[in-house]
Amino acid sequence: VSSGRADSTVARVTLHDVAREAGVHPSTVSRALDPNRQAKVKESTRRHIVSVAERLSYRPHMIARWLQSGRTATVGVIAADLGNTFVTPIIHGVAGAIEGDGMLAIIAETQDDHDRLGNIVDHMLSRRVDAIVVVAARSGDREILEVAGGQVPLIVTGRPLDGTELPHVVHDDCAGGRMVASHLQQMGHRVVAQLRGPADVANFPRRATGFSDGCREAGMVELPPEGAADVPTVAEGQRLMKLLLDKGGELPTAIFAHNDLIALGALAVLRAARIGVPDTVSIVGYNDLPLAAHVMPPLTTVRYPSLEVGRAAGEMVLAVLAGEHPQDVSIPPVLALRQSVRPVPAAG
Amino acid sequence: VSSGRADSTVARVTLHDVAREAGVHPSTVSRALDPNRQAKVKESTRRHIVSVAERLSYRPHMIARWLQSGRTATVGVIAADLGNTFVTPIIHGVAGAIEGDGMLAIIAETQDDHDRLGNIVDHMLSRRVDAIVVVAARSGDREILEVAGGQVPLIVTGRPLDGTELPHVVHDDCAGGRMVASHLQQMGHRVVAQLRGPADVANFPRRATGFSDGCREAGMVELPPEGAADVPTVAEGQRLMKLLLDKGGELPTAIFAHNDLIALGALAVLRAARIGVPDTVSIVGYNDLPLAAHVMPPLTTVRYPSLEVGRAAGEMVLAVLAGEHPQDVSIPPVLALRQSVRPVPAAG
DNA sequence: CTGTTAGCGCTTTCAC
DNA sequence: GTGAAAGCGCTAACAG
Repeated sequence: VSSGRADSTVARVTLHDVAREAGVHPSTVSRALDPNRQAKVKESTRRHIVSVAERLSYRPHMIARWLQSGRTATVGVIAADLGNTFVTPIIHGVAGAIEGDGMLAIIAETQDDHDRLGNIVDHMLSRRVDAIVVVAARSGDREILEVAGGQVPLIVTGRPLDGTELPHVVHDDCAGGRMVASHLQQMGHRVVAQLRGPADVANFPRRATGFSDGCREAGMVELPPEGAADVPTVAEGQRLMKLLLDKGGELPTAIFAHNDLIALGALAVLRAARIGVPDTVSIVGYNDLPLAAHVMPPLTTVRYPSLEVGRAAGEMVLAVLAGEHPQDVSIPPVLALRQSVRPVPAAG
Repeated sequence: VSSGRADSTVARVTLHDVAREAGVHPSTVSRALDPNRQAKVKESTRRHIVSVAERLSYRPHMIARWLQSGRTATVGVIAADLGNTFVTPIIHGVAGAIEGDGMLAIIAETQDDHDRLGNIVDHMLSRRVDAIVVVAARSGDREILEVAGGQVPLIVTGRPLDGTELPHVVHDDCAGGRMVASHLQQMGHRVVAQLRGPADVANFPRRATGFSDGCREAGMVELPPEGAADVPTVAEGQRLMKLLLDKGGELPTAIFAHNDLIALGALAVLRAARIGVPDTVSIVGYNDLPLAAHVMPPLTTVRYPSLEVGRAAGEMVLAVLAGEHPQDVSIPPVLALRQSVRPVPAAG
């Protein structure tokens, strides 16, 4: 006995052991135990083999199987940051979609580090994953991903990646922004503003564009932007809201914050300034974080359909593996109506 | 050309290709490329081989390597539910701790379903994971896990599992409850109550016990419990808080909610009843969800150190794999002081 | 229907 | 130092 791991080094039962014990040839056992080929074995011998296998508590050695078949029933999921609230449900969705086909997800984090991404992709290719799902890529990652995408099906999700043919499953941020604009118009708002998220995360500019387009079409006045958040956090939301307040001039009757954290920051600043929400100013967020329903006032926000995005990505993996060429998927937003927006009486 | 996957079926470069191209024997290439054995190869041939390998962009075939070595550099992480806020940071921690050793985590969800747990464990053993980390087990899972733990190092984390020798990495919920009691006592509270989480999740009874013990030792009066939440949610928190209010009688000056969601429910009920928090009643939560700092009033709560728990579990995996027999780890709680507790003037 | 014979791509003795 | 051979446990042709 060598190390502390000794007790887990019990000699494993192999196909040969089962074959010997059952008095048949190994390949017969192999056939009997494979759902796709057990029809080719006489029912009686099959049952005998199965019972022997069970008695010896035989477990197939996937690794050996993979070496032969080339497939690993494994999907590599590469996420920028597992701590990010919207990433987890995507993974959840992917895992759920592929497990029906007996596949498992292996997960790794880049921490938004370009070099780490390269290493992880290499590692996953070495492990011969059957496909890769990339959850939140940055534009600088494009080349690495395209090379990897040549080796193995690779699906981009969570954040759009411009200038590539790689298959995408994303959320339609543009439609989300538009939807907010149209809701505010219906509630009678005329003068509005945006609190923008960082421009280098592709989702935010799209929300901005969708919203601006929606405003223009609805004939609303959009106040010029006060820059954008460096990172999408409560603190940056506070900074942006203060900027808007300090500028003086006309105050919008409604504000579109590019995500819920920014909205929370704005809420805090407005509360401190004794400006009522939604009585004086209405606010709409984005993401529908779990907390959105529980702040005061409960936040009207656009639901980011992470779970559906993940599920669609998982299904796309299955489709590509089945030899299909699926089209890009864009999951539409849904507005979660709560109490941070109120109707404005027609102007007089 | 056959299917849509045709382009990903480019013939892979093998060790033999590199050997042929470099004019040496495959085993020499194998040695030259293995950090542990490259000393046994003449420096000049080694460099030559490396350059050829790079030129052909050779990638080692891990699967084949594993078949030989028996190790897969893979840790299986089994979580009850990825959607659960406290699970993700644990996984995050595990993944971070093991990746330094070149290992990757493969992740699967049981959805708190006992049968699924069995399947997943089987699947992971078949994949020959080097170790398993179970994130939130239920007491009924004990047997399955002990059997699995006989095959491969298995570490229990997130929730304690009673009656087993399996190595644990958990959070000290008992100390957490005690810490809340002691804080309330220092703030001058004398009459307190608990809003309990479900008893079948081992964490909650421990919080309850710790708190009760703390109260007794501090000479505080703890009101008898009004049952417990069926599930730890906002809605159940509301139900429990209403029960406490409707009972009439003496109102506690401080309440310990077994988690932040329950606390939120209580907060909502108290607000509706126009009972000021913290002016009339103080509240303490548990978990320190991201939202805790942003509700009104910002919630004083016990931080559940998920990330540290995960990291410790990952390190324990490494230790066990290195042949050590590490001791169970218990990560202590930290109180996040905010504004939902206020000092009570000495009784008159 | 079942047995035989080759490997999958790599590491690992053992010779030279 | 390097080459030769023998597998790791399994699946996949091909015979019978």
